[in-house]
Amino acid sequence: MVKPDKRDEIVRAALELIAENGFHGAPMAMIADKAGVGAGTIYRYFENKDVLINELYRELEQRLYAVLMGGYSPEKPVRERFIHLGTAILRYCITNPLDFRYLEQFHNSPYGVVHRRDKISGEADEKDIYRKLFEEGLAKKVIKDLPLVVLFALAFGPLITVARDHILGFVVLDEALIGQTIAASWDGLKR
Amino acid sequence: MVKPDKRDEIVRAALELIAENGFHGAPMAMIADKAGVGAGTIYRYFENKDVLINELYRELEQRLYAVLMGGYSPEKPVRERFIHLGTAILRYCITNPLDFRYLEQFHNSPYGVVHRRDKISGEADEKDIYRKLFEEGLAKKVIKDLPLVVLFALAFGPLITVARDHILGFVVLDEALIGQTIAASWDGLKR
DNA sequence: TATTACAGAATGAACGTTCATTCTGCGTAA
DNA sequence: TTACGCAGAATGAACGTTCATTCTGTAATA
Repeated sequence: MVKPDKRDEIVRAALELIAENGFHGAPMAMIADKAGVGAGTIYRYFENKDVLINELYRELEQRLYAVLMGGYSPEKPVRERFIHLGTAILRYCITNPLDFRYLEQFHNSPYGVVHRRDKISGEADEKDIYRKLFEEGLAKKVIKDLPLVVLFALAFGPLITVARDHILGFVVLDEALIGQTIAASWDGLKR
Repeated sequence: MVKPDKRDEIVRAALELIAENGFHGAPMAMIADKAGVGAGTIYRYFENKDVLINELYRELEQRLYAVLMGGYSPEKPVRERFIHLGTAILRYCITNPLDFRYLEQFHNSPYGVVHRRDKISGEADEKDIYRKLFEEGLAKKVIKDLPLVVLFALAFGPLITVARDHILGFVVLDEALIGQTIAASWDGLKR
């Protein structure tokens, strides 16, 4: 009954507008316009704006996870796996700038803080490959003996920053530079 | 006639509300309330909300700069100066969480992007100690031969991330951990 | 008295959401 | 085959709220 392509159009429009203008620069009326539907139609698919925002986040998270797992081999050395994941994540961010910008908006907002708190306090599920990788690195004494949260900061801090700078046009990340950046962030991590 | 302490109260209230709730969680009426002045009074001191936001940013930037320069000795080795600046910045962020949160809000908003673009395209002024430090490190071949923007990402990415996590309560940064974190981010930077 | 500072009410624009109505396509009856 | 009836999808004007900003009257100052 419900045509899924309308839902898709709404999600796509929301992604584009929110990524470019932030949550408050993307009124429902504008999202509806860009999606080519009436304002009320959105509410047939999403209970309210919050639900739309959270559902879109979950879709992006899944897409990113799928990309990360492509060609990932759990039996390889920790360093090699880190390089693989870092490269994948950085490449994904710069070839999908809208996704990246959306994820950033989300993380830098009350939505993201709540989401993160839930995640940290919970058990490591199957999808938490970074956490598992770092724990293994700690056990094998190949990375520094620091709290997980600090290791995350050392690993992701530079990647996120550099991805943002690329998208904003402050630097051009080619394959060589991507490799050097990830190698450098590994230097910060390794024991 | 114009009492400066009213201006100060407005600025203080704005800092607190914006740091805690974001720009959109800090209506002018609420700022006025918290400052103990009438809503209209704010407009005697600031032309509009944008001006208030930008002026507050500049004040914080200056305070931070003053802190960074305390005990800074340009003749010491690059590594030592980096550690000094990193420690100062991290300590400042976690002892002034409101300032830090405000600066983050600002940077992750259109205000920040504009500000940054202006800064990067401009000449390095006296206040750009990080830029000067990295350029010297490059010349002396003690840090990796990467674009300045990437070096910034390697240095600040982890610090900002870890400061945020501390303030949100995801980790407790004591002096030892601060030192280890900065040493680790230097490992990412050094050649 | 004249001028300035101020508080808070007033204003209008913008927003998320609702809802009475219209549209669409399919099942049924003739 | 055509005409009709109907369920539910879609619509967008309208509503109530919230916000930044302006206006107005009053108190303080000179």
